[in-house]
Amino acid sequence: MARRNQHSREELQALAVHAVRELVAEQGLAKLSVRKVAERIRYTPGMLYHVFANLDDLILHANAATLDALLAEIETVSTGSPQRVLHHMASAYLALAREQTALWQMVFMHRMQKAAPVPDWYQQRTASLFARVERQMARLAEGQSDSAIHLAARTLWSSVHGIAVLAAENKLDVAGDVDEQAMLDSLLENYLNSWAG
Amino acid sequence: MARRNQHSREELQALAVHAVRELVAEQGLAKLSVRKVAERIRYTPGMLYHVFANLDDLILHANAATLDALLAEIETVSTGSPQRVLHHMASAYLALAREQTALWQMVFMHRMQKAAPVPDWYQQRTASLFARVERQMARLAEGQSDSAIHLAARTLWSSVHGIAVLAAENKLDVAGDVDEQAMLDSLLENYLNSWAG
DNA sequence: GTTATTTATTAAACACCGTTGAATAAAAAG
DNA sequence: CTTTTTATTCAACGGTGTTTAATAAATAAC
Repeated sequence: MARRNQHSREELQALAVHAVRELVAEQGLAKLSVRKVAERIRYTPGMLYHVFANLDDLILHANAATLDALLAEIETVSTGSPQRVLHHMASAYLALAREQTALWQMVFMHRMQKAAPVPDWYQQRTASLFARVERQMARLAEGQSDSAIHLAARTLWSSVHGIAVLAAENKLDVAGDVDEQAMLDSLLENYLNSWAG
Repeated sequence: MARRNQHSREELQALAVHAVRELVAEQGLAKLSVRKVAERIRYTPGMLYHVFANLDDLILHANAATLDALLAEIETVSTGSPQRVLHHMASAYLALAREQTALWQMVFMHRMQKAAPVPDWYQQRTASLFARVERQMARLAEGQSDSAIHLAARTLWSSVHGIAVLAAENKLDVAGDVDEQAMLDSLLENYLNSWAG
């Protein structure tokens, strides 16, 4: 059996990305494999290498879809005080980590094998997320230098990320005696208040 | 060849743990394998399964050694203002992430495969690290409730962790246009000042 | 001091993995 | 109708973690 030609390159790509996200949501990143993806879309593993460079490339495409969903959610609130907008962004980030833990881990914790540079179409998405943080920090700043704003934005978002990491891990283990949302509130309240003066 | 009996169970354990830490420091966690560890200590892979339950168990033992080094470094400063002690702890945490990136990642980012509960002898070490943070936060608090102290300690340390994550990843990629130490300073300065009132 | 028993160690297998290249068969082109 | 292109598969390679039975050396028994 060869050359069925029932799916275009783009359809196949979308099919595979969808299968990856399903499999990871169902069984976790650790159990993902090229062979399972191929089986689910009813093709052979070799086929996937005509559409993607390798497994990491496929994962990168799947991650782009997750990032797009996050960015879309973040864009729903862009009015109001900087504190309010930042709080909404951070909450969306945390919600993803808590509710879609496996997909979140694939985006933010999976390390690529090959030292290939992250492609532009991917880097633009992460840059876009970060630019939004910086924009709100700039609104909050009172005559602070660009580099000070850059530093504060990066500090704040790394901290939010740290809280999300904890939330994702507690979701995998059983624990859960911490309220990550309260931690977010504490971080934003105290850090922003002090920084904005 | 069988039964050479030249190493006791404990010696073999130490030998393997040492080999794991060497291999990871040299080649990174991704390239670690049971077979490579066995080769380095001049035994067969099967032997390791008489001394450890599986690879994750071996990694857990190697991580304990890394945590012990971190705890020892952290204990060198316990006098002075809470700010000063916390700053030293956070800097030691960050320094490990920057200077021993692969070993740090194995401790804080490697996810275990089997859902086996983390053993007591390991959990005690992480709890010990965290108890020290809480102790300093308590010194800083002015009549705040235990739960408020608990929350603030967890918030602060998650944030420090987030900065360390960033530092570790920037070390692997080439970038490095952020000064993580400055981020730490910013976090501690602003968060603690606001929280302590 | 020889024999029997225990056990540390190995060798070999199993079932998986990502990836590659040659073979194949169907579609498209001539 | 024949030739060329190409989508797809098949089979292999070298790797992985892990388990099991065989082996040979150390120990125990007599």
